[in-house]
Amino acid sequence: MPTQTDAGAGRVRRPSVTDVARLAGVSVGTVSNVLNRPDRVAGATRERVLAAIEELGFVRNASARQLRSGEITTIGAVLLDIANPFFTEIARGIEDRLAVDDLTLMLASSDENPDREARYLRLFAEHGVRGLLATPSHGSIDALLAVQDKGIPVVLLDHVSPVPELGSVAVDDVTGAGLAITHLLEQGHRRIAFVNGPMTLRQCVDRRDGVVQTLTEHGLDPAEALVELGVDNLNADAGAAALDDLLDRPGPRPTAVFCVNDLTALGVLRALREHGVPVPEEMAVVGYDDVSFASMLTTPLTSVRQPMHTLGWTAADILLRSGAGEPEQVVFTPELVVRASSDPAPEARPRFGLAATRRGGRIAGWPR
Amino acid sequence: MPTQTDAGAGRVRRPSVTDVARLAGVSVGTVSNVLNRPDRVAGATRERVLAAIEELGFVRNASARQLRSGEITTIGAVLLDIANPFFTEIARGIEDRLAVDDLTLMLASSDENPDREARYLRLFAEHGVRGLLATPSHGSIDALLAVQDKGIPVVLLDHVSPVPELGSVAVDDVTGAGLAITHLLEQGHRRIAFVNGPMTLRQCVDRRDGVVQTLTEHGLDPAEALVELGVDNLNADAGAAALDDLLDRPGPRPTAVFCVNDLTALGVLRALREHGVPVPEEMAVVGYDDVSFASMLTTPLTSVRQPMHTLGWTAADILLRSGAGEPEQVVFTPELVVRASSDPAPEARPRFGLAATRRGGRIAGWPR
DNA sequence: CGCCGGGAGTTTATCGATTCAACGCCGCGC
DNA sequence: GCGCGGCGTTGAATCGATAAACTCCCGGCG
Repeated sequence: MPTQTDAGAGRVRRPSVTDVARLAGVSVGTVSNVLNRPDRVAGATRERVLAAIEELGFVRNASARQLRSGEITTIGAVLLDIANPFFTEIARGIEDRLAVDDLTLMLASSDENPDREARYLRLFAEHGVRGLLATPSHGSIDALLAVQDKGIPVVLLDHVSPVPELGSVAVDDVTGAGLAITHLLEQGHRRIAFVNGPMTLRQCVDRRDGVVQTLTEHGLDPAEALVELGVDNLNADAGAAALDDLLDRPGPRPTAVFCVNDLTALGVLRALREHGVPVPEEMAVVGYDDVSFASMLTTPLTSVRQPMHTLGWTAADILLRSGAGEPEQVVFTPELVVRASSDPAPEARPRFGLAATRRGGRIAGWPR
Repeated sequence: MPTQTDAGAGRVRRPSVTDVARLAGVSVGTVSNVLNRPDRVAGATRERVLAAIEELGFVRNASARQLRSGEITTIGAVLLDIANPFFTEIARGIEDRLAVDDLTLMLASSDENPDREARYLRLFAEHGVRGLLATPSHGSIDALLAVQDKGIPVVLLDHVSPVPELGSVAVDDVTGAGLAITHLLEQGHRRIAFVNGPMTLRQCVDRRDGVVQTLTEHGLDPAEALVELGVDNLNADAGAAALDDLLDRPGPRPTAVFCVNDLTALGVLRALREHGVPVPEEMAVVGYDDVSFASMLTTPLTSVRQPMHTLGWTAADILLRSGAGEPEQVVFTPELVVRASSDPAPEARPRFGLAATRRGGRIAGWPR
């Protein structure tokens, strides 16, 4: 039989240390000592207090605690989209790091909406979180700097900080796109389509840079070797539409498609299937992110894997160690995972690692 | 040029109402009035105070605020697995409902680990959250009842409450499984495989009940028409292994597979592909959850859709309206989405709705 | 015998915002 | 000329936990 609600007790107020002290026949100071410095209290007294706590169902009031002692156990994180597996994996990494120090994560999703992001920043600031992790949307760096000026350390997620005052953790998307293109060139492809998203997103800009740069390095003229296709949304339908567009075009057809993320690649695969184009024989496909289902498709998708869990873990770690005053800016190198969509006989080849750890100047005005 | 950190200001303490009051030349009471009851303050005074707030970069201290006034703006949610798209969608629904009332969501992931769950429950209780949403793991109902006894309303997510004291929101999995089986029977299948997970999970138990019940209703003997396959993990690899097992068995081969969730269905599809069994011609496949990628597979997957967003939204709504004292227990009916994996010529047919809204007894000991 | 030290526990100031009783002041009405 | 109502503001008490300062008591030592 389950614990039952006190029938009709009509409890209004949660018990406080005062109530516990009264019941145990000691002072509030002693109760506080039992909770925070148990060794300073005589055994018998401690037992009485613990019994009283148990009997009343006393729970510490985190607000009062925090107000008085300044000890804060909460970290805030504002992610672009909580429904995107990329960010969920990051959140997992953050959580795992925070659990080590018995801290809690307050998660929020801005949906790329600056108003929502600003609202969450305000709420987190009011709650006096110990630190803040954020995937900045366009132009919100100033707001984040303002938060840090108020004494709350901030670390950027999936975004290299443009200023030395902010810590950051990111993945080198230029290199990532380069890995994908190099792989396709090695497979013999000489004319490659690139399905890219809006250039207001940093990721799209960087990945395009990597594509163009790599082609040039291999002595190819991007104007000839590259067919660029733009989509507004980074989802599957947009990818399918882009591919329909590509197949309708006159001139020599590319033999490979590189997609800015896995969702668009999914749409491209679907469209190719509908058009009866075999993958990878007549058209190779490479995605980006390596989300969980990329390996589970009927044609497993070659993709550029980002160390999502590590990304979150590291961001939280930098934040927690930021008391030292040196904001770190870390950039990871992505790994190419070759699967059947680009190679009939794929072979696993991890190429993973820390590219660079750059230490910026110390954070001005940091409490010590 | 971005807002810069006050070079070397060495700020230690955040400004308080007292600081604002001093700068504006008024008392703290007036500052508080400006913040909370601006109409009671004369225009000129109000302007001076607002200017002082702006100049100091004053941010309200949520702890002090909450301590004194008891007003709480945070809701806690403990989900089974934050990396599972099913729960992420639920979180989105919760967030959307909370945004209406300007509340914040504190999200945590228990990973089916009772210790982790207990730890989060304690933390949330200490923070004095306004309410708690939780997907209970095995046997944690008592702990949740204890939390509610302490004055924090609780609503169960994806789980019908076994006691009338707790609100709950769930999906009727018996009916959901029934929809899937009925569909397969209508397609002419008379021998069906069922890939199910561990019976310690409520979902697995209920879905099996639905399968058996539906077969019986159609005059079939489950012992003959049903081939049961068990897996330990609800992921793709387990699904693939289960299918390999099935194809090795002697006797008449089933013509359809119903999977307890979409991930296992994904594995089944992959294994069928490897064995050269055409879908749906020689083997139809139906999944459960209708996660986002189910429709994007090269063979789109028929699946039982759960109203995930609505689930979260409704749970939050019940929680917020629970002040009235009547915990609601809502059960939604799932919808079958027919796609190519079970029907060569699928047709969209939404069948969606609220099955039942049952009102339990009033919550004992509720503050009024 | 008087003083010191230290263990055990109590008292009290404090954190920052809120709230409410009280107060000063002004103008209106009798 | 006096009182009264009410607006705008003030000052102090308050929320619950914490920690520093303090009291008390007892044993040991010079």
